Amino acid sequence: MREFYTITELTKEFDVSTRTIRFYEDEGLIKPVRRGRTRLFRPSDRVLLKQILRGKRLGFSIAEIREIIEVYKASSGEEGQIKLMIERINQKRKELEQKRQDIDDTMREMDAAEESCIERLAELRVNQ
Amino acid sequence: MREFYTITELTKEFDVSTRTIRFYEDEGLIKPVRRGRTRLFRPSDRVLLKQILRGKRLGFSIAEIREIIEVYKASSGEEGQIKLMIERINQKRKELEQKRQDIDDTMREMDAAEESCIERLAELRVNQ
DNA sequence: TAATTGATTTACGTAAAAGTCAATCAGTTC
DNA sequence: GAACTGATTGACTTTTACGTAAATCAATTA
Repeated sequence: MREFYTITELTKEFDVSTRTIRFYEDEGLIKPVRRGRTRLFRPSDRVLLKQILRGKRLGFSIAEIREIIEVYKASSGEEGQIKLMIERINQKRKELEQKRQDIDDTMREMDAAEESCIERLAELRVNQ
Repeated sequence: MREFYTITELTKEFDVSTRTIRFYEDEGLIKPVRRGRTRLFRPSDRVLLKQILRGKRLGFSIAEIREIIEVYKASSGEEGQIKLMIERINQKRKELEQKRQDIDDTMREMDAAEESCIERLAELRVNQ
């Protein structure tokens, strides 16, 4: 595994702008190291970016993505903290299950739409 | 089935503001009928609203939701049109499959996060 | 009929998530 | 060493999806 990635390498790999990546850094989601002023992204930063973009595709806001990322890494602390974290994990799971249901419903409507398109095509051929 | 719903009935059922519903009308996504100036929403408008909100939960923009809704209802036109529509349906399916993959990945990370929380709890109990 | 309630219209405001632009800097290639 | 390339910083701008407030209207109730 490579030690570092430059910002442009990441913009190309994930098809985002440098502005976007720097925005995520400003938001505290990524913390690349520096050589002088230029940012050097470690593999862990790259993974984080991937997780952020995944969250974005699912329609989560930056604040929600921040929460999710915190959930990923937090398994330390005392009993109360841990139990609270498990609560939050279950909450996120519910949101994800809702999204999964929404996808299933939308998929079904797509199926119906395609079917009536195909029927319409058959009609057109008959009446030709 | 009821013939009409008022705007406030819908705001309560779906937990959105009147502003939001009127905004969707401005955007041409819903077209309630009128009695005088007041809007009357038919069951089909209600279904549309449900579809819009479903799209929103999945992170689709208004423009994308508009596309999806157009896909749902368009199965008329000539052969070229229909074939193009089937293309668009398949495109949307790909997007939905990506989202489904994103959900699965996130779920897996949630599972891992929960597991390490549970391990941590066990540790705490041993060291007590 | 005065007041209340619910809905509408119009217009300005706003938060989030970047886009865009200009100035600057650091390294290196001709 | 002049010019070019890539990256950075900071400030201002834009788009999307509504929020909010004020004025208006219509129907109902006191």
